[in-house]
Amino acid sequence: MRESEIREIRSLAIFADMAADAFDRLCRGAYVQTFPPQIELITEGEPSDFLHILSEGHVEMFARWNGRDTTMALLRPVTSFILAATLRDRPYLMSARTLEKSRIVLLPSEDVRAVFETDNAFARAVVAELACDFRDVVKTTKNLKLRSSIERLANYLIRRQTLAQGAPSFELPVEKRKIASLLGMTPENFSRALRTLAEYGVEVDGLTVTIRDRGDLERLARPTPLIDDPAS
Amino acid sequence: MRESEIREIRSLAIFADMAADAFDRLCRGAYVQTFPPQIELITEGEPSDFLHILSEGHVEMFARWNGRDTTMALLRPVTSFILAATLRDRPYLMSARTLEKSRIVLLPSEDVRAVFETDNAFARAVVAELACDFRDVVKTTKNLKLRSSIERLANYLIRRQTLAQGAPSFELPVEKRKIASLLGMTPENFSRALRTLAEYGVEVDGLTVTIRDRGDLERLARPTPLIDDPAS
DNA sequence: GTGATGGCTTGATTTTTATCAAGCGTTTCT
DNA sequence: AGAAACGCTTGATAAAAATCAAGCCATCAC
Repeated sequence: MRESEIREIRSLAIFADMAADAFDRLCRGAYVQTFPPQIELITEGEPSDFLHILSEGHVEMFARWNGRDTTMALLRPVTSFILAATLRDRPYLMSARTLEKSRIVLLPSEDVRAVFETDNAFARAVVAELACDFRDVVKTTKNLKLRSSIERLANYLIRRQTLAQGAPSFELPVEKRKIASLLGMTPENFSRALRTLAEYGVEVDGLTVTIRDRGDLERLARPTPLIDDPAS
Repeated sequence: MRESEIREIRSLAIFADMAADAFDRLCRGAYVQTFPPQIELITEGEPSDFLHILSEGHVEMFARWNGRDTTMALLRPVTSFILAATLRDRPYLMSARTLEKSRIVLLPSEDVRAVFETDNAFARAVVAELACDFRDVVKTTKNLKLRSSIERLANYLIRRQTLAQGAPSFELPVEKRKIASLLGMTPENFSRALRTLAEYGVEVDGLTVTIRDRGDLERLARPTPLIDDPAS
């Protein structure tokens, strides 16, 4: 691993407070790999041999069933993923693929579990991480069950604008089809939903979205921190 | 708390391995209350003052947004609930109500967090619990995004049959309208979906369901442990 | 440049799901 | 017992979402 990478990983919340020797042990077993775009990094159902950390690039988590597939999450550096599977030593529930050329740090799951057993700070940090992850997925479920697709889209755009520090114009992070799948809709429906949102002051040009009047859009979207605030 | 209750709670995975004095500390601050049916125990958005443990009875977790509401989970003793909110000291994401007269143990969240900081066995047990919870919700999301309502129902019935040790006849655990909501469908649709499943050998009389040919139903349902096995 | 590819959009259509309305059978309450 | 309430079902209808098909446009390979 590069020195900068070690610092980067160390600064992740789950590793920040652990003992130096425990962290070293994890790093010793770690290896780093750069993958081209569109590589399937992990496949659901397979044993979880590594805790993955996205160091550079862009990764999509997705799931398949019966010939259908759906985007579950889009990850940006620096994040760990599939922590729960690693800790429980259970098969992956989701698959992952690179969207861009990506640098991935792989920590053998056995090492992670061993360090987890000995380092108390790490164990506690893992709890914080998992609790956040859990609450995120609960929010996702509420979003899916309580809202129509247009409402989900409207709230997605509002969240994106917030991430862009409230700027009226911002870029969608990936192709529209991926966002559609993330929101649980088809590309065709996504396209039509965007047109419908024009009535609420949403303008779209390619991947650039402009929200003319956030208040207007919010009257439709009715965002709530209990679904839409990732930090809550 | 009753002696039997203390033993009961102690046997929960998250408390089983913790130090005796830590467990005592939790119990000292605990109090127990019996609630009649249809009482709203917690309300989403409120601060999470207590970790709840269902000792007897039946509890529904649900969520509301914009005048709609949906059943998120049905709990049977003995289970803790809203662990993530307690640990993170964040507002509840879900509400809870009793469905029957229920006995609830309430552990002050501050005590839980304090013990969590000092007792390492407890911290590790919490990780195991949260990791399972997280994976459960991920499965729920996959279920919602990848399957139609009839497919969800078919898989639900198969899971119920498995819980009944594979008996061809078994009882639904609650009113049909709740199950409909849990599966993300309306009562009307639920009713129609059950009729459709008659073609696959499903007979219904009140809350009693009989599956004539599980193989037949499975050809429609296509269950997979990566969505349907709660233990996986 | 040219052709192929792939994402996006649009229109037409079908399927799925929700809504509205009414009736049935139980249970509950007085 | 009778009335009221409630859950379930059913039919009719409407809305939401998916599918199918085609065309547009930008990107990319050759």
